[in-house]
Amino acid sequence: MESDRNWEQNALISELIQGLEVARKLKEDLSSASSVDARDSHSLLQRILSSYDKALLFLRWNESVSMQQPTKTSSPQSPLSIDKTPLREDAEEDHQELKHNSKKRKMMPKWTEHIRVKIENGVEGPLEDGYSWRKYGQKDILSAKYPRSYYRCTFRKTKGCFATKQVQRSEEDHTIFDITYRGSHTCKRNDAVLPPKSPDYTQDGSLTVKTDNITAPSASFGCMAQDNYHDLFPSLVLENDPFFSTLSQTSSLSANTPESNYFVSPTFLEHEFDGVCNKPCPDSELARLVSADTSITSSPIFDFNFSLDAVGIDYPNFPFNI
DNA sequence: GCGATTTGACCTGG
DNA sequence: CCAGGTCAAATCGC
Repeated sequence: MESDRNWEQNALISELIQGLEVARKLKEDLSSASSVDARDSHSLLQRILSSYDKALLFLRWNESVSMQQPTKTSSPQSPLSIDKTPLREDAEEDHQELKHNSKKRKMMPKWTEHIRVKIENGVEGPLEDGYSWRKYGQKDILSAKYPRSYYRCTFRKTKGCFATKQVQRSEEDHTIFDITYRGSHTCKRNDAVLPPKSPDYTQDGSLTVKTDNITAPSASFGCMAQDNYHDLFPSLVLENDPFFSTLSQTSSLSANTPESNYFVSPTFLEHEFDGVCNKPCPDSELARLVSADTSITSSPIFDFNFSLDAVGIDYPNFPFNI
């Protein structure tokens, strides 16, 4: 489907843009006379690598999918497409689809986030990322102390959104959750509830980003509200980005699962926001590492010995034809 | 009544 | 055969 390709391309582009933005920020930091915090630089580098990792994931995913498709004469069903067949056949098709699911699953872009939540009032905050997830399973994992929970997008059926995630509490530090995302959202995040505060919202509900030396909306795309984002890049959507989605976290989880009954503390939100928005991340006890899963692609090592100025990419005008 | 969660059963890949 | 992933009936909560 065309929209699938658009989505994949948009996701890819947004990751590349984010990487570029963060690289620029890093460059500014490095060239500024003020002392450069090594941790800041490290976190920026981490994010750059993460963005490019994810971009590569999307590219390789597209590659493998497109290599599979030409054999069929009838238009092949995209894993992201919405099934519009009548109910009875629905079940039939679902069953058929099930048989292919495992292979599709393998090809789905997949990345893992390690999220540390803060303990506050004896309650820990979690895992809301702005999307609406529905838990469909929980499993004790042999080598793991804590069970793994399986979530899929609430709009799987209504909007054909096949995003899923797995949530597992870290053994070493129970305040850390490993979240593995699979696939990405084809639904709109408008469906989710935006947090009331932090970061700043303007009256029309758009997001204002304050950074030290970059003014919105040219700050990292990870920080941009969807509205602003669309103003600049009407064709781009950042729905798939867990970084971005963190900004629109709702404040509670609903289930009785071991990792639920938690809430996002304001502190957590702020720190998360700082981390995303190129602000110097305070010596937070809150850290997030995002890494592309190496089961699909090996993590590339980039040589940053190039000048961004030399590259001279003006991204709004950058020819994004891939 | 409806949607979400729980949980045992089932399926699949290694 | 086993572990991980998913399904789906039962249950819960609003």
